[in-house]
Amino acid sequence: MAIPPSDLTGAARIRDAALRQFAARGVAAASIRHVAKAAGVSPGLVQHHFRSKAGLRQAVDAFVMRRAVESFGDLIVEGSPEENARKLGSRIAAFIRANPAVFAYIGRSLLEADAPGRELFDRLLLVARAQLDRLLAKRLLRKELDLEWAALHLILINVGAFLLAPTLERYLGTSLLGDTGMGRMEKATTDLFLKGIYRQRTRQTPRR
Amino acid sequence: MAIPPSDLTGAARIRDAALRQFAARGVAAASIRHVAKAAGVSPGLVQHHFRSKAGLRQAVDAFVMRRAVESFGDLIVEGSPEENARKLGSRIAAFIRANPAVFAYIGRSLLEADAPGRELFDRLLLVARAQLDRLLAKRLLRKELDLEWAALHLILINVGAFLLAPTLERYLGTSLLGDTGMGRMEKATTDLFLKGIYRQRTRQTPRR
DNA sequence: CGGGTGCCCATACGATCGTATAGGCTCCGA
DNA sequence: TCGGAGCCTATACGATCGTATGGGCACCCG
Repeated sequence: MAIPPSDLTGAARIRDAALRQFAARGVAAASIRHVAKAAGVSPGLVQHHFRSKAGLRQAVDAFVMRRAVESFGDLIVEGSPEENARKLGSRIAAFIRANPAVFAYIGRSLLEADAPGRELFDRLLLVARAQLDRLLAKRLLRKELDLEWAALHLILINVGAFLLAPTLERYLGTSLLGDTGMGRMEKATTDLFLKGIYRQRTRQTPRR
Repeated sequence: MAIPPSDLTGAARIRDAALRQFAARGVAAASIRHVAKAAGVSPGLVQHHFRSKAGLRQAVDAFVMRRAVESFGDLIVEGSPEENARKLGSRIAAFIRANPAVFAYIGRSLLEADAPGRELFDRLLLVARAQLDRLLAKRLLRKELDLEWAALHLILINVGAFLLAPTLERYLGTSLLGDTGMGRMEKATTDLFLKGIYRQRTRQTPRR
């Protein structure tokens, strides 16, 4: 990240530019010519390094996957539910802040349910499910919880928020990526998973 | 809905086909020729009725807005939190089931943060905020709840689920729109807003 | 010193996009 | 009856897409 773009190889500059263009416009709308111009190279060089647009996308997918795995491959669970929810939240928030384009691209890929998008989704799901399974083993989850949908909710809220970032920022009035914006989202999301949105009244079903 | 497509006027058939194509492929990727073929008319007729692609999109937007307003304009809140969450959930589920293409299009529009997408988002937000405000007036919400983010969570989960429907269905193994699939999603989402995902232990802060 | 290998650019081709234009067909009122 | 209005089709034009091809330049190894 501290490496200036001009120090990167042509292929790397193209890959980074493609990631940003794909994330911002969508894969279909981002042409090879756009990517080349953003990378400061000729369109022909894109073909030289990646053969075709599909090849370019494969390279971007591999890069994204690598980033995701190295960022979420070592999640550990211990401590109270509150603590865990907060930890998971800040972990995701930190990743988003460090790799905004990568994260936006993930959201786009999920939308287009083609092969690369499906693989990305499967990997995300693996991470979410592993996290939930660890929580389950520690008996920290509601026992009637729908585990599959809980994993989907995790993905939907976190991926969705960033997918709709431009729209959300207009509404919230602050940047989602800034310290205040990200902190607020993190707290709200953690609280949702922790307590829902409703007032806690006397337990409707007495504890057995 | 009971009206066969051949009974609709050409303009209406084109508008419906455009809605479906826009929702399925995205606005940019759905060409006028695709829409015309899906509607069973010539590409020229699309121009005749709607002048340009932007005009066609305006017509689709107006149609979607009309459907949304007439479906959610009259939400009322009364009863327990559980009852309200369930009611809101089934209301959204019913709308999705009755207008799957309309709902998918809403999700797409939110992604592309252009003018029509922003207006759609604003309207959705109005509905969500009104619902939350009514719950607030009845003192049914957690008092430290971040109201703005709660509205966003409502939109994110419900819109996002359907946006990613093809991917989700592959994971869940059942159709999202079917009775079982929709019922399960509705229950999981309602429970999330009601109780979060964690086990309810002794209240960390005794009730004042 | 000479030739090949890797990085890079310029140009061209066919397909598809949005849009403009002109021409038919049907039906209704003067 | 006949002429215009409304619905619909057919064709054409310029722009942009993905891709194929060939040439230029630097550097290294024999």
